Amino acid sequence: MKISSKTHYGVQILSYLATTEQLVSAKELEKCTGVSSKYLEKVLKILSDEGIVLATRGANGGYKLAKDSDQLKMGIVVRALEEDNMEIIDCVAKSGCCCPSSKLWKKLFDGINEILDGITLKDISEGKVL
Amino acid sequence: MKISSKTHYGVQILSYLATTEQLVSAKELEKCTGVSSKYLEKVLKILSDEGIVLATRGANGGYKLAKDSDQLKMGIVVRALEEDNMEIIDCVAKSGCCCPSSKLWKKLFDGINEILDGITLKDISEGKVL
DNA sequence: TTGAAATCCTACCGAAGAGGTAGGAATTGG
DNA sequence: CCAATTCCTACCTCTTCGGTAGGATTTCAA
Repeated sequence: MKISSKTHYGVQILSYLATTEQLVSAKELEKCTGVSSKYLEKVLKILSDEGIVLATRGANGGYKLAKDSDQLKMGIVVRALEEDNMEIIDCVAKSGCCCPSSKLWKKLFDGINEILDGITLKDISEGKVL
Repeated sequence: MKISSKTHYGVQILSYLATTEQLVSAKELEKCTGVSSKYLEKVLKILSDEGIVLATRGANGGYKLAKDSDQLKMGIVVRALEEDNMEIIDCVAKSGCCCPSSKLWKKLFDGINEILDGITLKDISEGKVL
Protein backbone atom coordinates (compact mmCIF):
# COMPACT_ATOMS: atom_id res chain seq x y z
CA MET A 1 0.00 0.00 0.00
CA LYS A 2 2.78 2.35 -0.88
CA ILE A 3 3.35 4.68 -3.79
CA SER A 4 6.70 3.89 -5.42
CA SER A 5 9.39 6.52 -5.52
CA LYS A 6 9.15 6.31 -9.30
CA THR A 7 5.63 7.67 -9.07
CA HIS A 8 6.68 10.28 -6.58
CA TYR A 9 9.48 11.46 -8.83
CA GLY A 10 7.12 11.44 -11.78
CA VAL A 11 4.74 13.81 -10.06
CA GLN A 12 7.57 16.10 -9.04
CA ILE A 13 8.86 16.19 -12.60
CA LEU A 14 5.44 16.94 -13.99
CA SER A 15 4.79 19.74 -11.59
CA TYR A 16 8.08 21.26 -12.68
CA LEU A 17 7.16 20.89 -16.34
CA ALA A 18 3.84 22.55 -15.59
CA THR A 19 5.69 25.78 -14.81
CA THR A 20 7.14 26.26 -18.29
CA GLU A 21 6.33 25.86 -21.95
CA GLN A 22 9.92 25.14 -22.90
CA LEU A 23 11.68 21.85 -23.38
CA VAL A 24 13.38 20.69 -20.22
CA SER A 25 16.18 18.12 -20.31
CA ALA A 26 16.67 15.26 -17.89
CA LYS A 27 19.88 16.93 -16.72
CA GLU A 28 17.97 20.01 -15.71
CA LEU A 29 15.36 17.92 -13.92
CA GLU A 30 18.19 16.26 -12.03
CA LYS A 31 19.20 19.67 -10.71
CA CYS A 32 15.77 20.49 -9.39
CA THR A 33 14.92 17.09 -7.95
CA GLY A 34 18.29 15.77 -6.84
CA VAL A 35 17.61 12.45 -8.54
CA SER A 36 20.07 11.10 -11.13
CA SER A 37 19.13 12.01 -14.69
CA LYS A 38 19.68 8.42 -15.74
CA TYR A 39 16.93 7.27 -13.46
CA LEU A 40 14.67 10.14 -14.38
CA GLU A 41 15.07 9.13 -18.03
CA LYS A 42 13.33 5.88 -17.17
CA VAL A 43 10.49 7.66 -15.47
CA LEU A 44 10.18 10.08 -18.36
CA LYS A 45 10.14 7.26 -20.85
CA ILE A 46 7.05 5.84 -19.18
CA LEU A 47 5.38 9.23 -19.19
CA SER A 48 6.30 9.64 -22.83
CA ASP A 49 4.99 6.20 -23.84
CA GLU A 50 1.71 7.05 -22.15
CA GLY A 51 1.42 10.31 -24.03
CA ILE A 52 1.67 12.39 -20.90
CA VAL A 53 4.83 14.18 -21.95
CA LEU A 54 6.33 14.81 -25.36
CA ALA A 55 9.98 13.91 -25.78
CA THR A 56 12.25 15.57 -28.34
CA ARG A 57 15.54 13.92 -29.11
CA GLY A 58 18.83 15.42 -30.12
CA ALA A 59 20.67 18.55 -29.11
CA ASN A 60 18.40 21.09 -27.44
CA GLY A 61 15.88 18.32 -26.98
CA GLY A 62 13.99 17.61 -23.83
CA TYR A 63 10.54 17.06 -22.43
CA LYS A 64 7.34 19.05 -22.12
CA LEU A 65 3.78 18.37 -21.12
CA ALA A 66 1.63 16.91 -23.87
CA LYS A 67 -1.47 18.73 -22.61
CA ASP A 68 -2.23 21.73 -20.47
CA SER A 69 -1.77 20.94 -16.82
CA ASP A 70 -5.43 21.50 -16.04
CA GLN A 71 -6.32 18.75 -18.49
CA LEU A 72 -4.12 16.16 -16.84
CA LYS A 73 -5.82 14.09 -14.17
CA MET A 74 -3.50 12.63 -11.58
CA GLY A 75 -5.20 9.25 -11.95
CA ILE A 76 -3.73 9.04 -15.44
CA VAL A 77 -0.30 9.78 -14.09
CA VAL A 78 -0.37 7.44 -11.13
CA ARG A 79 -1.86 4.54 -13.06
CA ALA A 80 0.83 4.97 -15.71
CA LEU A 81 3.70 5.07 -13.26
CA GLU A 82 2.44 2.30 -11.02
CA GLU A 83 2.03 0.23 -14.17
CA ASP A 84 0.25 -3.04 -13.46
CA ASN A 85 0.44 -2.43 -9.74
CA MET A 86 -2.84 -0.60 -9.39
CA GLU A 87 -5.13 -3.57 -9.18
CA ILE A 88 -4.76 -3.59 -5.39
CA ILE A 89 -5.03 -7.34 -5.25
CA ASP A 90 -4.29 -9.92 -7.92
CA CYS A 91 -6.99 -12.47 -7.37
CA VAL A 92 -9.72 -10.00 -8.19
CA ALA A 93 -8.10 -8.74 -11.33
CA LYS A 94 -6.70 -11.95 -12.73
CA SER A 95 -8.97 -14.76 -11.74
CA GLY A 96 -12.20 -12.90 -11.20
CA CYS A 97 -12.22 -14.21 -7.67
CA CYS A 98 -15.37 -13.41 -5.74
CA CYS A 99 -14.37 -14.11 -2.18
CA PRO A 100 -16.23 -12.02 0.42
CA SER A 101 -13.47 -9.45 0.48
CA SER A 102 -13.30 -8.87 -3.25
CA LYS A 103 -15.98 -6.22 -3.12
CA LEU A 104 -14.03 -4.40 -0.48
CA TRP A 105 -10.95 -4.22 -2.69
CA LYS A 106 -13.04 -3.24 -5.66
CA LYS A 107 -14.59 -0.41 -3.70
CA LEU A 108 -11.21 0.73 -2.46
CA PHE A 109 -9.76 0.61 -5.96
CA ASP A 110 -12.61 2.67 -7.35
CA GLY A 111 -12.34 5.15 -4.51
CA ILE A 112 -8.63 5.67 -5.03
CA ASN A 113 -9.12 6.31 -8.71
CA GLU A 114 -11.94 8.69 -8.02
CA ILE A 115 -9.78 10.73 -5.69
CA LEU A 116 -6.88 10.85 -8.10
CA ASP A 117 -9.05 11.69 -11.08
CA GLY A 118 -10.53 14.56 -9.16
CA ILE A 119 -7.19 16.32 -8.93
CA THR A 120 -5.33 17.85 -11.88
CA LEU A 121 -1.67 18.55 -12.26
CA LYS A 122 -2.53 22.23 -12.21
CA ASP A 123 -4.07 21.83 -8.77
CA ILE A 124 -0.81 20.40 -7.54
CA SER A 125 1.59 22.77 -9.23
CA GLU A 126 -0.41 25.70 -7.92
CA GLY A 127 -0.83 24.23 -4.46
CA LYS A 128 -4.61 24.09 -4.72
CA VAL A 129 -5.04 20.67 -3.21
CA LEU A 130 -6.64 21.08 0.16
CA MET B 1 -0.09 0.31 -4.48
CA LYS B 2 -1.04 -3.24 -3.73
CA ILE B 3 -2.64 -4.89 -0.77
CA SER B 4 -0.41 -7.68 0.52
CA SER B 5 -1.68 -11.24 0.53
CA LYS B 6 -1.26 -11.17 4.29
CA THR B 7 -3.95 -8.53 4.45
CA HIS B 8 -6.12 -10.41 2.02
CA TYR B 9 -5.86 -13.58 4.09
CA GLY B 10 -6.55 -11.59 7.22
CA VAL B 11 -9.82 -10.31 5.87
CA GLN B 12 -10.83 -13.77 4.73
CA ILE B 13 -10.08 -15.19 8.15
CA LEU B 14 -12.04 -12.48 9.88
CA SER B 15 -15.06 -12.90 7.70
CA TYR B 16 -15.01 -16.57 8.57
CA LEU B 17 -14.72 -15.81 12.28
CA ALA B 18 -17.66 -13.46 11.92
CA THR B 19 -19.89 -16.42 11.16
CA THR B 20 -19.44 -18.14 14.51
CA GLU B 21 -19.09 -17.46 18.20
CA GLN B 22 -16.89 -20.48 18.80
CA LEU B 23 -13.14 -20.74 18.92
CA VAL B 24 -11.66 -21.62 15.56
CA SER B 25 -8.18 -23.11 15.27
CA ALA B 26 -5.58 -22.19 12.64
CA LYS B 27 -5.90 -25.72 11.29
CA GLU B 28 -9.57 -25.22 10.61
CA LEU B 29 -8.89 -21.89 8.96
CA GLU B 30 -6.38 -23.63 6.75
CA LYS B 31 -9.18 -25.89 5.53
CA CYS B 32 -11.45 -23.05 4.56
CA THR B 33 -8.83 -20.78 3.02
CA GLY B 34 -6.36 -23.23 1.52
CA VAL B 35 -3.47 -21.33 3.11
CA SER B 36 -1.03 -23.17 5.38
CA SER B 37 -1.91 -22.93 9.06
CA LYS B 38 1.67 -22.01 9.84
CA TYR B 39 1.39 -18.90 7.76
CA LEU B 40 -2.05 -18.08 9.05
CA GLU B 41 -0.66 -18.23 12.58
CA LYS B 42 1.51 -15.28 11.71
CA VAL B 43 -1.41 -13.32 10.38
CA LEU B 44 -3.49 -14.22 13.41
CA LYS B 45 -0.72 -13.15 15.75
CA ILE B 46 -0.84 -9.66 14.28
CA LEU B 47 -4.60 -9.54 14.63
CA SER B 48 -4.28 -10.78 18.18
CA ASP B 49 -1.62 -8.21 19.11
CA GLU B 50 -3.86 -5.48 17.76
CA GLY B 51 -6.77 -6.68 19.86
CA ILE B 52 -8.85 -7.58 16.83
CA VAL B 53 -9.09 -11.26 17.71
CA LEU B 54 -8.76 -13.09 21.00
CA ALA B 55 -6.43 -16.07 21.03
CA THR B 56 -6.79 -18.96 23.44
CA ARG B 57 -3.85 -21.31 23.83
CA GLY B 58 -3.79 -24.98 24.65
CA ALA B 59 -5.99 -27.87 23.65
CA ASN B 60 -9.38 -26.78 22.31
CA GLY B 61 -7.91 -23.32 21.91
CA GLY B 62 -8.30 -21.11 18.90
CA TYR B 63 -9.34 -17.68 17.80
CA LYS B 64 -12.49 -15.58 17.91
CA LEU B 65 -13.40 -11.99 17.21
CA ALA B 66 -12.71 -9.60 20.06
CA LYS B 67 -15.74 -7.46 19.19
CA ASP B 68 -18.97 -7.88 17.28
CA SER B 69 -18.36 -7.75 13.56
CA ASP B 70 -20.44 -4.60 13.16
CA GLN B 71 -18.09 -2.80 15.53
CA LEU B 72 -14.98 -3.63 13.53
CA LYS B 73 -14.02 -1.08 10.92
CA MET B 74 -11.97 -2.42 8.05
CA GLY B 75 -9.57 0.49 8.37
CA ILE B 76 -8.46 -0.94 11.71
CA VAL B 77 -7.85 -4.30 10.09
CA VAL B 78 -6.02 -3.08 7.03
CA ARG B 79 -3.82 -0.66 8.91
CA ALA B 80 -2.88 -3.42 11.33
CA LEU B 81 -2.00 -5.93 8.64
CA GLU B 82 -0.21 -3.51 6.36
CA GLU B 83 1.75 -2.48 9.44
CA ASP B 84 3.94 0.56 8.71
CA ASN B 85 3.17 0.34 5.03
CA MET B 86 0.14 2.57 5.04
CA GLU B 87 1.91 5.89 4.83
CA ILE B 88 1.72 5.80 1.04
CA ILE B 89 5.02 7.60 0.70
CA ASP B 90 7.86 7.87 3.17
CA CYS B 91 9.02 11.41 2.72
CA VAL B 92 5.75 12.83 3.91
CA ALA B 93 5.52 10.65 6.96
CA LYS B 94 9.15 10.63 8.06
CA SER B 95 10.69 13.92 7.10
CA GLY B 96 7.63 16.12 6.95
CA CYS B 97 8.52 16.88 3.36
CA CYS B 98 6.35 19.52 1.77
CA CYS B 99 7.08 19.09 -1.91
CA PRO B 100 4.19 20.05 -4.21
CA SER B 101 2.96 16.49 -4.36
CA SER B 102 2.84 15.87 -0.62
CA LYS B 103 -0.67 17.23 -0.36
CA LEU B 104 -1.77 14.83 -3.04
CA TRP B 105 -0.49 11.85 -1.10
CA LYS B 106 -1.95 13.17 2.10
CA LYS B 107 -5.33 13.50 0.47
CA LEU B 108 -5.09 10.05 -1.01
CA PHE B 109 -4.08 8.58 2.33
CA ASP B 110 -6.99 10.24 4.09
CA GLY B 111 -9.39 9.12 1.39
CA ILE B 112 -8.30 5.51 1.61
CA ASN B 113 -8.76 5.46 5.36
CA GLU B 114 -12.14 7.10 5.05
CA ILE B 115 -13.31 4.42 2.65
CA LEU B 116 -12.02 1.60 4.80
CA ASP B 117 -13.41 3.05 8.00
CA GLY B 118 -16.80 3.31 6.37
CA ILE B 119 -17.07 -0.45 5.97
CA THR B 120 -17.44 -2.93 8.82
CA LEU B 121 -16.56 -6.57 8.89
CA LYS B 122 -20.25 -7.31 9.12
CA ASP B 123 -20.83 -5.53 5.82
CA ILE B 124 -18.30 -7.84 4.22
CA SER B 125 -19.30 -11.09 5.81
CA GLU B 126 -22.92 -10.41 4.86
CA GLY B 127 -22.05 -9.23 1.37
CA LYS B 128 -23.45 -5.77 1.98
CA VAL B 129 -20.64 -3.86 0.31
CA LEU B 130 -21.98 -2.37 -2.89
C1' DT C 1 30.70 17.10 -41.74
C1' DT C 2 31.81 16.90 -37.28
C1' DG C 3 30.96 17.29 -32.36
C1' DA C 4 28.13 18.00 -28.58
C1' DA C 5 23.80 17.36 -26.40
C1' DA C 6 20.12 14.96 -25.79
C1' DT C 7 16.86 10.72 -25.67
C1' DC C 8 16.55 5.72 -26.14
C1' DC C 9 17.85 0.85 -25.39
C1' DT C 10 19.65 -3.12 -22.88
C1' DA C 11 21.77 -5.18 -19.33
C1' DC C 12 23.11 -5.65 -14.77
C1' DC C 13 23.35 -5.30 -9.57
C1' DG C 14 22.56 -4.94 -4.47
C1' DA C 15 19.34 -4.50 -0.90
C1' DA C 16 14.98 -5.15 0.88
C1' DG C 17 10.59 -7.17 1.24
C1' DA C 18 7.06 -10.67 0.27
C1' DG C 19 5.62 -15.10 1.08
C1' DG C 20 6.33 -19.07 3.11
C1' DT C 21 8.64 -23.20 5.70
C1' DA C 22 10.60 -25.52 9.82
C1' DG C 23 11.28 -26.79 14.38
C1' DG C 24 10.40 -26.53 18.68
C1' DA C 25 8.91 -24.09 23.25
C1' DA C 26 5.01 -22.89 26.17
C1' DT C 27 0.28 -23.55 27.50
C1' DT C 28 -3.91 -25.98 28.47
C1' DG C 29 -7.74 -29.52 28.59
C1' DG C 30 -8.85 -34.21 29.26
C1' DC D 1 1.04 -37.62 30.88
C1' DC D 2 -0.54 -36.72 26.14
C1' DA D 3 -2.43 -34.33 22.53
C1' DA D 4 -3.87 -30.06 20.65
C1' DT D 5 -3.05 -25.65 20.25
C1' DT D 6 -0.74 -20.97 20.12
C1' DC D 7 3.73 -18.64 20.36
C1' DC D 8 8.61 -17.80 19.24
C1' DT D 9 12.75 -17.74 16.37
C1' DA D 10 15.17 -18.68 12.56
C1' DC D 11 15.70 -19.48 7.90
C1' DC D 12 14.93 -19.67 2.82
C1' DT D 13 13.67 -18.38 -2.01
C1' DC D 14 11.93 -15.39 -5.19
C1' DT D 15 10.59 -11.01 -6.83
C1' DT D 16 10.65 -6.20 -6.96
C1' DC D 17 12.55 -1.70 -6.10
C1' DG D 18 15.79 1.64 -6.86
C1' DG D 19 19.53 2.61 -9.20
C1' DT D 20 23.90 2.30 -12.20
C1' DA D 21 26.47 1.59 -16.59
C1' DG D 22 27.51 1.80 -21.25
C1' DG D 23 26.56 2.71 -25.44
C1' DA D 24 23.38 3.43 -29.73
C1' DT D 25 20.63 6.80 -31.99
C1' DT D 26 18.95 11.29 -33.14
C1' DT D 27 19.36 16.17 -33.84
C1' DC D 28 21.12 20.87 -33.80
C1' DA D 29 24.59 24.07 -34.81
C1' DA D 30 28.94 25.69 -36.04
